[in-house]
Amino acid sequence: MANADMKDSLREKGVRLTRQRQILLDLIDGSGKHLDAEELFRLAQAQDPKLNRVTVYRTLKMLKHSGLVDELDLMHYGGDQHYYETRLKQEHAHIICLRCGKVEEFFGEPLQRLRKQVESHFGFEILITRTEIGGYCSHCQVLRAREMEQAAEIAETVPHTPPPQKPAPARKRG
Amino acid sequence: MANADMKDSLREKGVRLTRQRQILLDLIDGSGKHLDAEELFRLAQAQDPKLNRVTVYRTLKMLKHSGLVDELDLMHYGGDQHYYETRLKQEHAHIICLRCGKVEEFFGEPLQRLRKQVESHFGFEILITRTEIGGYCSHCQVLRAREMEQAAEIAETVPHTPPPQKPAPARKRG
DNA sequence: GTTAGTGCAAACCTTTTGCAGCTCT
DNA sequence: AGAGCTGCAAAAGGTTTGCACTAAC
Repeated sequence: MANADMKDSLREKGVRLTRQRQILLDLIDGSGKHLDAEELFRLAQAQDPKLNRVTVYRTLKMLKHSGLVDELDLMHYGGDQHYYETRLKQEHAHIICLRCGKVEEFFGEPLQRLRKQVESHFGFEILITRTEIGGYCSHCQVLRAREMEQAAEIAETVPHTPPPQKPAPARKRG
Repeated sequence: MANADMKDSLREKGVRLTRQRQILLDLIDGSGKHLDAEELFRLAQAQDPKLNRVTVYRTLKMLKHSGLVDELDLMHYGGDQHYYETRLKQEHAHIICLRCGKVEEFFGEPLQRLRKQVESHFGFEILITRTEIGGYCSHCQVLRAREMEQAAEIAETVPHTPPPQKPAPARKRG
């Protein structure tokens, strides 16, 4: 189990490994995707219905400050909440499709290069980095082109019709 | 006046250049720093006391969707709000000192390199990029070292004293 | 004159806090 | 046993929305 590292690290710091934290750690580490607090809460509650949302937030904050998880925004595609991932992987950029929401990860030398240059250039001690890139994935580029064509056709036929809205992202607020 | 570009761009899109928007555009473009909605609102209100906070948010959203401004988080150093800057400058990374809050900008080839690699690697069409780096600036590295020494001394003299808190960042919420 | 944009109030979502009680170590 | 952690309720911060009115084009 990969998050044994996390648990050891926490124990060393004298942080108590409560039942709730074990559940949350397992979920953060185990789920293949980037979870936000609410989703993490829902998943955790499935295992322990009494587990409170506040505990999720407190645990995430603690993990963030311990340097065990990174906080992402994913270009706010899904709303203003934050997403979390363990720091086990090598540094990487997140590539977010603003049409379908798919997230890719990019590991490549420009990132290390950037890091080194910033360190030497400013004498800066880097603790966290976050690189997020928003745009259209190859799949959605095609679909968008089609949408644009259709919009043009409609505009020819029925003048003064507003252009089609982009599909509403999965946010609860709007 | 640099934001003439912005104004032209908006006019072309058929966006109305209201008095409020002119004030906000001038501020976003003119102020040397990264403003958040609240600060922008305060500055704007100084020029027009009736200008409403909601208008600030609506204008920022409009500018963001028009691709005229970029939205930053600056690693949430100052809180969970967003910061804004015009897109006039070349693409750059933001380097945020997590101790003093100073923000540096880094323009360098790794950024273009990253962009190209992501485009070719994923066939991705990039619309926005955001690179933020958090850590300690050269100045604060020294200060932190001193703080750590002092903390160690205190720990020797008065055991079980908690280590000194990092100076509270300028957030209103906490 | 239209229609987009504004102000106001009220809502909304996400996150934090205070405090009493519980539970890891 | 006792500090650290949790749950609950309530609040806060930041942002959005509905609607009637106003002003840019």
